[in-house]
Amino acid sequence: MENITKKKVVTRFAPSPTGFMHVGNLRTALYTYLLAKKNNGTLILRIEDTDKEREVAGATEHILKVLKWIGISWDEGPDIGGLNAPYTQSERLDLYKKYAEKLIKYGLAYPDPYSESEVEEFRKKADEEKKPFLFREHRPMTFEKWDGTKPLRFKVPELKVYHWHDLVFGNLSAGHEALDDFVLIKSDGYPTYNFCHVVDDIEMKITHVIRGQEYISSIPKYLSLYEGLHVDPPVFVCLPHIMGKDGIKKLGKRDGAKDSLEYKEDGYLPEAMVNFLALLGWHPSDDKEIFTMKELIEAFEVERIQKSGAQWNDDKLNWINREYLKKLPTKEQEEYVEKFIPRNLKDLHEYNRNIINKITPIILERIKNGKDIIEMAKNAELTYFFGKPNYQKDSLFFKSSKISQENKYEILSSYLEKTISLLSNIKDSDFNKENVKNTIWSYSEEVGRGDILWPMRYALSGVDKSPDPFILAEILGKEETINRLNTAIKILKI
RNA sequence: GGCCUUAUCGUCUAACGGUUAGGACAUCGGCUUUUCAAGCCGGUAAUCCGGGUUCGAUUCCCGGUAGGGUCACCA
Repeated sequence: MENITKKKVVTRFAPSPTGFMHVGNLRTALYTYLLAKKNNGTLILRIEDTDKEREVAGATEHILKVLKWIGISWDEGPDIGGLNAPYTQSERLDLYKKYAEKLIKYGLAYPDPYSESEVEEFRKKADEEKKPFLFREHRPMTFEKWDGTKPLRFKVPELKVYHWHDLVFGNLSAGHEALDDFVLIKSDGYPTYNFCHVVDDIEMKITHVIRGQEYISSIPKYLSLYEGLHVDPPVFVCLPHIMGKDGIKKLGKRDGAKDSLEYKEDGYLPEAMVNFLALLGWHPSDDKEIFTMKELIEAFEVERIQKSGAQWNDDKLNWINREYLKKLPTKEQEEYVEKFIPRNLKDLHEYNRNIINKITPIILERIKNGKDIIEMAKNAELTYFFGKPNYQKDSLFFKSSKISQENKYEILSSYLEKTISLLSNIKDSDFNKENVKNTIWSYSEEVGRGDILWPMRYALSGVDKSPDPFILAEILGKEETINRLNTAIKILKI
């Protein structure tokens, strides 16, 4: 904590390009960003690409894309450079080698004399005995010279119980079992994460290391490495996991954690995502729920991050997304809706070029995300805006009625005719929902609201569920409204 | 199995050791609307268990229980 106030905060987000970036990583990035910004600090983006086998082409670009989408910016990174360049670990191999040699000189690193299968045997045996596997129990008495063909291992300088302070989890400690002779440099010449992230954090003068809580049990290893290197460790900040929807397992790629960009494609606004992610494991000192990034930076306190894992909650995300959708400027709302209206509907569009702008408000009332628009389209809840409704004579008019069975079609026809004549009196330019309602209202009261309003609504939409007939009439316009009413009458008379 | 760690409504969470345990999402009900949605109003719903410490524990301590993490030439 002292470090926050005394030293300029330098922190980093350090993903591995091993696939898409899921929302768990994204939250880590967000909290890292917030911590940096809150303290007027520096955020470094570092690409940890030392596992050449798992590396996925294009993953780095993908990560950058996700971060930019969400509105996270960094002060130094592979794309923009900086004082500590390069920011991709595979370009920093000489540095790790230098540190490795230093450790060899101190007598704290040695080549692993065993073959992979031999180590595998040790591990299996430990497993059978239900004991933790500790390589140091197999440490050779004398160290060979390292020729780079064998993995280089760290020799734990001193077996002791480490105590440290985590900004989220508080005072932590670990037993001797947490300490082991881990691999520094693999036989392919690349360093392990355990080693090179420490080297980079030292070289880049990182003051705060933020990462998931799965690293807690490894921290004693890092502490022993810092000690071996005679460097003070940074402040550690471990984040609780995001749990899957079942609330049991941590959210990971294997358990179906989604690519962050999928949320973008599904129509979640970046602001909503930021807001949701921020609240998933962190809480302000008051009950505020909706935050802009700026407000988040203002309010963010690491101390208020939760210790226990939070379950992913689509309902809440949807709610937040809706809140942001409602606040969007009209122009952007229209673009949003337009984007999700399926092609086939746009192609049907016959009578009004500006239809999307007109239906935007009523669509926004009914959706939580872009997927919902696609869903509505699938359920024909939108079709009638773009093409002629497909009437079902027998399904609809029945619903209205207290009208006697024998001549109900005739009666309904007369109602519709009267409706048309009333609407015809409205001037084209005044044909809006208020005027339509005012014109029809007293008549509908007289006859029975349902008997007038229901058939009218159905005549305009052709479906059971739709917005009210007044707004429908406004959107369709006078001509089309009367057209459709006439069509309905024709059908009734068949 | 060892080590580490966590525990408040279904979910996310708030609460200097003293509150009718608060808010939000979800859910349920009402109003509105003869459809759907939205909106407004209201309701149901929680301190894991057992011991301490204390005049008083959600809060502090210990033990249990349950959950999570980790024990790689992955990060």
